[in-house]
Amino acid sequence: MSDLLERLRGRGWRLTSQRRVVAEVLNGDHVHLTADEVHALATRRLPEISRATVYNTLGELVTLGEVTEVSTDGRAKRYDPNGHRPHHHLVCSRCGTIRDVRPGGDPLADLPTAERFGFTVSDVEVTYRGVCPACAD
Amino acid sequence: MSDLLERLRGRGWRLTSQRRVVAEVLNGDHVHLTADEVHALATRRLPEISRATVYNTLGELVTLGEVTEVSTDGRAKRYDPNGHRPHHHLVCSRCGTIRDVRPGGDPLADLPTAERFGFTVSDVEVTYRGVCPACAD
DNA sequence: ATCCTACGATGGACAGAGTACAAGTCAAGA
DNA sequence: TCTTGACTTGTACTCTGTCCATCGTAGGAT
Ligand SMILES: [Mn+2]
Ligand SMILES: [Mn+2]
Ligand SMILES: [Zn+2]
Ligand SMILES: [Zn+2]
Repeated sequence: MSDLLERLRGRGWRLTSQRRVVAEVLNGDHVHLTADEVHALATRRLPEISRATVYNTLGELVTLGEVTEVSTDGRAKRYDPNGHRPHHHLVCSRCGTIRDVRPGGDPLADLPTAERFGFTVSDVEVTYRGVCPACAD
Repeated sequence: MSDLLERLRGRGWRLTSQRRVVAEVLNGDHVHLTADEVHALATRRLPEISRATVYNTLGELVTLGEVTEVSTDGRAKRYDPNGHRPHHHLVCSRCGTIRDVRPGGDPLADLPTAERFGFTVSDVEVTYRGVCPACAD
């Protein structure tokens, strides 16, 4: 977290109170907040922060590779502070809870050349779906 | 296609001209149209078809399992007529083209029990990203 | 062939998520 | 402290999708 802010400063980021608060809110494992959730949390620390700034800052963090966008449900995008630690997601089909997971083998290797249609494949994103313990009947 | 309409009738679907046209538009491989693209194509055959009906019909086809929703970019959902043939997707990061692919191994098996957090995992969705031949520098 | 009616279609209002932009503010270097 | 370009803000706007009252019709009943 302090790590994150250091890295950002190192990249020539102008450090404003708004950006600091957004970076602080996005902290922890299994964190996947929507932009409006980030805004709500940020508002507790800095009441006057605007929605536009939250969107701007999140967009910059994504561009810098510090945060990744996750869209598991076709609704609002979610922002994941573990951009630097590649992982996949396990989503509960009932309540929407998202957990970070790290599968065994490399899914990229599972795609045969014949199935690549001449693409230069560089990345793979895996979403597991199921029912979480709390939602089990 | 005629197949599809047969199956639908068998399920007690009321066959209207609007539904027929939507089902006809959604036909082929590597087809991943947005609702508004479906509407535009449907309008060529049936000029008075409404956007609401297209959304309704697509929703029903999804519920019936004949069509699957694909959201690769956090923008409009795309509708895939290959609902009955499970497959994954390869997306060009530049132009957005989507191809159907069938990887080797079973990605579900790659998720160790220890990484399942007590979930009953039932499905996995894989999206490969890369650059397509047409977009290569 | 005609009638009935429950189910489907319509369009317009509405809501949620995100972007654009002009004007005001401020971080940080000189 | 001053200056200035980068950042922030609020609002208007776009895009995607849903809701709902009303109208129309597919298809079974007669
Ligand atoms: Mn995550
Ligand atoms: Mn497909
Ligand atoms: Zn759950
Ligand atoms: Zn391309």
